[in-house]
Amino acid sequence: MEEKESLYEHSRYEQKWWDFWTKGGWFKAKTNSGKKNYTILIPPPNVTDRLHMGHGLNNTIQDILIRWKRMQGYNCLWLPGTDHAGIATQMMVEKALAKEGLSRKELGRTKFFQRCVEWKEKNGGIIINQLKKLGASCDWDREAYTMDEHLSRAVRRIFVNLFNDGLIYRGERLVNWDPALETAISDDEVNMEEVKGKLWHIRYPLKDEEGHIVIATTRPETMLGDTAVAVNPDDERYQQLIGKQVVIPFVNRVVPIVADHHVKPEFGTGCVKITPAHDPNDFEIAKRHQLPLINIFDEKACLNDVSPQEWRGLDRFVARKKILAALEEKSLLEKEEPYRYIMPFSDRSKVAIEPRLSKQWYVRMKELAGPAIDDVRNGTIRLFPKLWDKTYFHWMEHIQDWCISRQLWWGHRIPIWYCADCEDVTTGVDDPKTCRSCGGSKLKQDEDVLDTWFSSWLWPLSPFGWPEETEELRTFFPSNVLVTGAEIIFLWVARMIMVSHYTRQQAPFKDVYFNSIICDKNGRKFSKTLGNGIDPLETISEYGADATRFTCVVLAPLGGRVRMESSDFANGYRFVNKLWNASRFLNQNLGSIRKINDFREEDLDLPSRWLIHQLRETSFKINHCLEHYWLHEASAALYQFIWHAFCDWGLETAKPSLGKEKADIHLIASVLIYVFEGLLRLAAPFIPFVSEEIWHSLPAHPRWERPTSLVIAKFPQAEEIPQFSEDSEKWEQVKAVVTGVRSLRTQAAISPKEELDAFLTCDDEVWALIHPCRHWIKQLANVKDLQKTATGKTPHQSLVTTGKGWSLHVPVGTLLDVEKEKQRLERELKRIGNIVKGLEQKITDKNFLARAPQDVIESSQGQLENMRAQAHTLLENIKTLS
RNA sequence: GGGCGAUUAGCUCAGUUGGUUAGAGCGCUACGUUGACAUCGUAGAGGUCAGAGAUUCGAGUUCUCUAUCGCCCACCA
Repeated sequence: MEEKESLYEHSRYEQKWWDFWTKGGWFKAKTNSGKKNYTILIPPPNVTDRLHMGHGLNNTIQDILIRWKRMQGYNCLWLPGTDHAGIATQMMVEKALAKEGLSRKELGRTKFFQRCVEWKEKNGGIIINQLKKLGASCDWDREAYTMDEHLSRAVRRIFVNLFNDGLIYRGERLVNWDPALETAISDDEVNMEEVKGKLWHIRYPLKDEEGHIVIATTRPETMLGDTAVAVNPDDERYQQLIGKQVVIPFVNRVVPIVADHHVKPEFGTGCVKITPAHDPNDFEIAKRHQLPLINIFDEKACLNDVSPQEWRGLDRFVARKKILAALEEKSLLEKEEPYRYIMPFSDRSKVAIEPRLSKQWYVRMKELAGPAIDDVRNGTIRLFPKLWDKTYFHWMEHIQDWCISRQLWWGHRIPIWYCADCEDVTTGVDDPKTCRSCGGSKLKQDEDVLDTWFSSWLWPLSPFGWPEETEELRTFFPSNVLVTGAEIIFLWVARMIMVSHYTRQQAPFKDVYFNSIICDKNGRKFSKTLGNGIDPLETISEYGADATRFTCVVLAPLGGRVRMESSDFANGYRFVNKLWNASRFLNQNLGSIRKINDFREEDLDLPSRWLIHQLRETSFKINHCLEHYWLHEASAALYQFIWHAFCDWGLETAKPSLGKEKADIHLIASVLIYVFEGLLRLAAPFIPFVSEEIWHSLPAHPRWERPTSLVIAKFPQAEEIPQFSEDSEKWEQVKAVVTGVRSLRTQAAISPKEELDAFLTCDDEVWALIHPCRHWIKQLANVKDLQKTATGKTPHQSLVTTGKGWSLHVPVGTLLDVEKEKQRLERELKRIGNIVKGLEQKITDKNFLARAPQDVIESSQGQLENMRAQAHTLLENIKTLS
């Protein structure tokens, strides 16, 4: 047998087992398996993405769930794929072009698109291979891409369907314009951030009379597009001005003073400049007062020819400075004051959004929202954690139409053709040749592309061949669980639900699990600019994929916010290493046993029964936790069992039976191998590489069927594992004796090497339990012998500890510091005394006796007896000391 | 402005239908290494569960209020 190092070297094993799994084809899902299906769709990362810790956690969770279900015998599909990521990819390619001294516009649309395709071929989807390093057990043969031919066709199909149903329309309104990317973006891609700005008070001269009106604004440059000044109709200060006119400086436009309730008299000067083309509020006011709209910016948010000659082409922020200076010069700037306010920024380019009037395509969402709301309300779809329900409902009930057109070149082109001969537009899954109204053939396709989410929302459908009614669709739709970040609940999750209902009258998944957001030590989100992220590829290479996975899951409870630092990963590594060394121990001691025989349950000793029972309990707990998506609890149970049950007690109690030619070695081997195989199976979804490596070095046990790989071994179910509740309790008693002696050693500063005498005071029943276990107690607590002694005949000058129905004396002779020991016992007596007092109060309370359930009363009584006995013993011992 | 959440050991956090003496990991202290593991073992110290009130036989857990801190949504120049 190969002698393995005491350190687990992940780099030696991870590739080996990945290849083994891939070759075995165990991650492949079948359409006619005859088994129950379990499906997860990966939230497709952008082709531009590199694996970060958020992906790490998200995909580890999915992998644990899918591996767990696979081991339970389900036909599992974890569908991988990537998203073409319109804006992100276009930005990437433009950056690359810039290095060559080229621009998108110089290159032209067709060539630029081609460059994007090439970029994707060459650099895209790196993350896919990174996911494999993490151990992601996707069905990699099914990898999908939102720009694949049939997925693109699905995008066309859904557009046409919605259009024909009147759910897509073209509208002209103010949109969130990103001047850096020169495109409209949806409300959901806008971040509101507080900025430190200024509030400028500007004088607008009145027409036809002396004087001026003072308006307050944060954006003086937009005055060039002002078409009114508004005051509150109830504001007494300005009554006489309503209906009069002012002259906008620089452009000398004469505009009216209107009255509108939107204006808050207490804010600023109580007068607002109205720039309908560049402010959503002003836009609304303009509609109410039939004011004209004047656009003063081009697509880059630079001043257009509305402005005076010398300012044309200036960036909006440069223009602001110029205009302020000019106002100052004309004595029209009354004052400026510091002011904090909320401003919209583009999520992608991070530049300030410029509201812009433009024609865009929209999807009517209200019609789609209804069934999607019902799904969550009636539990067809369950959100984990549930607290997202309210947020979901609120958004869905106030849903706004979705602006789906983007002024980009990379993406699915909008399938709309304008007719040169008539007003109508034509759409089609295939490019139309003629206008649907007039039959004219002079058709021109819309220049814009669709929002990336307009293809992502089809993710539950399009990879399976929708709109064709394929076998895949029948098998894998709807999926079981969606694991994703809550930040895209509206961008993606809600929309998938809506479109699935629209197309198939069915929810796309049953459960939605929102994983935690990963932050740095200070609670800040990981970000490139801050450079505070932890690279999972680095932790994989340093600590291994298993340690990385395990650490993520242990740290991240459902849907919270997890603070992470690099050192956390060492903990996961220690755990993996612990398991590794346990396996080495078994190999070293049991390696010579060729065949493991089954054990007969009646032959098992107490610690064996306890250990098997622990395996049973742990299996139950892990299955139960996973059902509820409490992955961190499941991983904690696994950790607890492997480290503190199997290693600390299981192996330690087994040691005397091992190594030598003991008669019972075959029995104990059978128990250890049985339990170890069970725990490897429990561990497999969490730490698949190391468990697979260990598993192959483990001899077979008759109680476990051995398939070719651990990934398809049956996941332990509690019912299939022997149950020893009572014996397990008994062993806990024995453990308490051992722990008691050890504790005394520390408190009295007695070396573990010093062999001690031990006397137990207890009744015959307890003695009958403890006595047969004395050899373990001797070994684990290093005592010479364990003797029974009667109450009152306890040895002098001894340390004492108490348990349920027993007290244990350890004579230490002159080593005893009487005063110190007395103090310790008195402290302990006080503590126990308080508990006794509390329990006595409780147990004599009429209300308690009348209203508490019987089992609670009984357990309280039992507890009280126990505590009284302990108090009694302590008192006795204090007496002996004095 | 509205909604949601958090506040438990020095640190990071569990605590899932209210019920034994509130847990874990890390850190800290003491002791311990000639064959599983020092990336280890054994034990120890450390908490009035943010504060106030209410419901209850019983509250870390339910309710109300307060304080502090987060997050999401929202058109206030």
